[in-house]
Amino acid sequence: MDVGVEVNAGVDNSSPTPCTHDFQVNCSNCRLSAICLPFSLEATEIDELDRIVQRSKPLQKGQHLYRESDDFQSVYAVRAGTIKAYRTTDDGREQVTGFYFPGEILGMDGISNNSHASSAKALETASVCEIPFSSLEKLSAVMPHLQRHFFQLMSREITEDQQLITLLSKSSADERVAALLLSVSTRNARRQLSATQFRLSMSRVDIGNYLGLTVETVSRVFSRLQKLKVLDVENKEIQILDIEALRKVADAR
Amino acid sequence: MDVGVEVNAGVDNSSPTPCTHDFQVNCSNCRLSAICLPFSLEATEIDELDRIVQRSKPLQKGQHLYRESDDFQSVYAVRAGTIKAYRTTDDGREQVTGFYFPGEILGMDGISNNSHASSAKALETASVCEIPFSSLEKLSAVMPHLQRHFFQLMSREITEDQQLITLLSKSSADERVAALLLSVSTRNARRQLSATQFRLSMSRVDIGNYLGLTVETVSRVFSRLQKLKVLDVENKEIQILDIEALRKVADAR
DNA sequence: CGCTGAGTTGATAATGTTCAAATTTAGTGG
DNA sequence: CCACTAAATTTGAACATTATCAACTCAGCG
Repeated sequence: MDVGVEVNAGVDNSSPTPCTHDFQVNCSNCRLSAICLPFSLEATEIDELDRIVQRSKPLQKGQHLYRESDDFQSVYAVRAGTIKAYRTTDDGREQVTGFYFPGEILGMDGISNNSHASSAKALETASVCEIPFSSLEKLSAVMPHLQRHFFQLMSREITEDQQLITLLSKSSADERVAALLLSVSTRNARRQLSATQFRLSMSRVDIGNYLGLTVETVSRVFSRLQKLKVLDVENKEIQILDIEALRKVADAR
Repeated sequence: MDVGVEVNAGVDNSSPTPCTHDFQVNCSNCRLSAICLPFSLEATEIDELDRIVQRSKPLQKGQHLYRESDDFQSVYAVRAGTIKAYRTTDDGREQVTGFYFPGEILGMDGISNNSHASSAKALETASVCEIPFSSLEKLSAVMPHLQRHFFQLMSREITEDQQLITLLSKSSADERVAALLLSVSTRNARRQLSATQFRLSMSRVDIGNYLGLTVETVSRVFSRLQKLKVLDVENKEIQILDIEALRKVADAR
């Protein structure tokens, strides 16, 4: 019963999915459970977790899950599609703080102030599981595995932010783009998808706003890597032709 | 009974403190408790927390608290001095991920992998409280306030990393340096220290490695801000002459 | 089939890096 | 306390990378 899960993960997601309104999905039968919040929980625990998870209807492309400074109530697990988290700077520019794929959790930056520190918007039709934080807290207190795992998820968010910090601080445009592509590749593989061929759900502008580069620079890097036969780029469709070369580009110097 | 707390916070910390080995400090009488881990806990809860906290002898300047890939056992609260957290890139360069002042918690990036994702080193004589994570987890399960507060601390770490990401991605050298100075200023004020006059415990190289700039650029920014009468810079001793102007520099554009 | 927004490409400019050297500060041993 | 040395900081000049501005191309869509 994987209907509704990763509906948009394939190569062809140009048309909105029929949306079967299959909300029967639960954590036990979700094939993302191994990489999502239920990871490391036992069957009975998963059922308990399942009781607090809320599944709502899909988000349309461009729709917001929450906005900066909204009251914080829940964290979210992506079930299908891609969510972009971003902040808007004083002068109106956008800093993308992360792209979230199925099985990944977002919204944890809202805990500290009880208000979201970033906005979250669907880059394509997407569905998410909402996990009310107060329920999660209560459940964590009685489920050590869950508490541990959630601490780990937050910690991972920290280490990933630190990686991005390092990338922005020390790497050239080529290195940044290569690192992003490798990250997408790795995360695809975790979900049993191709590590070498995929469709980027984000625009070049989004990539630039994530990597601290202008669209033009991002575009030039793609062209360059294409010319070097490291990638085959056809609009958003990416094929990694030489992953070793891409790794070399990613940590040149 | 504040002996041993913030011993090095004053203007003159040129000679190592006598180190009275006063480890009698506990959370209840620590004047940092209002901004540190005990925040929001009740007296009896603070006593319980106190029982798991380990206080050891001070770190000398340059000494490591932990190193990247060390086994993760504990998080640490800074009691006195400054701790620099940093990662070393493949090519040997250093990315500073944070400076930690008294009352601040570090080491949370180690939770996700059970090994530290960064190294931590004392920038001056420093002392820390060690909080074994497994004890903290157990205590959190029975003290909702503590669990909540620790989630919030981790979340704050995330939002602060996101701010740094934005700074690195969107800001000029002047803006970055100004933002750092304002951050130091604010955090000093939180500890009842001067918001306008302080000694920077970190070197220009450290600042550069934090802000993604070379030493030369950092130095030039200091000179420029000095010439503009925004700062008075005398080596590590900084006086903010015009904090409004500094704020304008920090969010120019 | 033309329109619109996304993406690409080129030329020029700006910001910060790199390399080199001078200068100041901090530490060490007599 | 002073002389000496190493380390940190500052300053200058040339260079490199990426941003900016502008024009063009392409894909998708009514």
